Amino acid sequence: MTGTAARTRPHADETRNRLMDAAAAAFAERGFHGTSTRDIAAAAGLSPAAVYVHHRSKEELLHQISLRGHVATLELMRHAIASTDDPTGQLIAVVRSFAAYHARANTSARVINYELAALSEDHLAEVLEIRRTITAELRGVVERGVASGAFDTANPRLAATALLSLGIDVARWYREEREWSPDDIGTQYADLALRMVGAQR
Amino acid sequence: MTGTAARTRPHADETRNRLMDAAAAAFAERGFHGTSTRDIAAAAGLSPAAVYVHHRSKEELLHQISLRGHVATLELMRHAIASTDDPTGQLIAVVRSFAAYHARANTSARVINYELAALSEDHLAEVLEIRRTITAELRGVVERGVASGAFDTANPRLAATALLSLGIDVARWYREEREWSPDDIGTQYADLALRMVGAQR
DNA sequence: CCAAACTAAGCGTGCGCTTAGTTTGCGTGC
DNA sequence: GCACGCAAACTAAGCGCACGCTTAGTTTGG
Repeated sequence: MTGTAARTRPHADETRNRLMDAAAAAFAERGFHGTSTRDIAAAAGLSPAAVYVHHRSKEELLHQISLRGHVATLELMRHAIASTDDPTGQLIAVVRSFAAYHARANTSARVINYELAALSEDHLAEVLEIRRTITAELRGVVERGVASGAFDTANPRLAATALLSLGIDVARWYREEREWSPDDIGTQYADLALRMVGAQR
Repeated sequence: MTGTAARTRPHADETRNRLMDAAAAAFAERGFHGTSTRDIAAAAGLSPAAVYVHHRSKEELLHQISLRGHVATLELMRHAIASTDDPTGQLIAVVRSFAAYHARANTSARVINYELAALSEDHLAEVLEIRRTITAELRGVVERGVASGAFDTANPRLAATALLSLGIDVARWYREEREWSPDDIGTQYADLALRMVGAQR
């Protein structure tokens, strides 16, 4: 009796993940409604029916991708904030990792940010709750910076919205072969962020 | 002989536009592939077949919406730049009008920016050419500002990309009922833009 | 009167998903 | 160390439906 998790065969998890990766790539390229379950199965090297061995529905596949991505993003952000007590350092860490993540993981980030409308009502509500938390974390950094005098901005809420927006949109325009690496973007976006919030130097 | 344009009956143009508006609203909400031609016809108060009286295909409808929007955006940007010779003034005017436009016309702007993948190869190429021109116009403003000493930024190309990105993403997050009007966003985004490029005060 | 505007009906196709199986490979008894 | 039982992994076939679009007409209005 080693618990239920030990029951699944090794091969099943690998195939499950292969299907999720194939689905994420397809959703990123052609959108949820532009992708068929046959497309996903073929990309994973399986028959159309195999999708339903591992996942309840096409929407559930999207939900899993979306949920994983949102949880990872929130953890990334909290990890960055926890790295220091200084609001300026927190802003640098948050924007750097957030922007770099949206470049590096631009495929799944596009699904996460642009396919929300294809989620079921319940799944959307679940994901929106995480998004609100992500927004609140970033807002907190900006507001603490303003309160401590480290930042100077007339509208901290709008500044936080713009910072989040700037990071998310990286997933839309970033292409691997172009002039900047994810880390370049992270570093330079952190500089832009300091300017946007009026960080004292 | 007053030309071919005078041949169409008044009612036809109105219905044509009504179909385009219905299509733009539907594409913005559910995406191109998530919208059926029956949806579009019903939203315009017509039978499914009526779509094909006025438009060759669903893709052509998207192409018209996309083309109109891109041309309008380019004109908006050129008009803003032509309003003054001063790079700082040009940046303020461009960012203000670009951001406000993406808030005000967020429905069609979402279609324009997030449904590119659904265009045919030829239509996509046509639209991407306009997008390159829009990027070049904004880049020009930033580069002239740096050259004249009005702006101070280590990477003008990335700064221009970020400014464009910030404006476009307004269409994703903006909702009418929220705390800022399109003009509020335009004004405050212009301030952020000046900070981002290191405008001298 | 007659072309333009519009519709009822429906064609062929590809969709999400299910059913009814076959194949695979690990755990067990000997 | 090997045959075997049997659940898990996977597939071939196909169901019912909604899709984009067409055809063959009817209605409308200058």
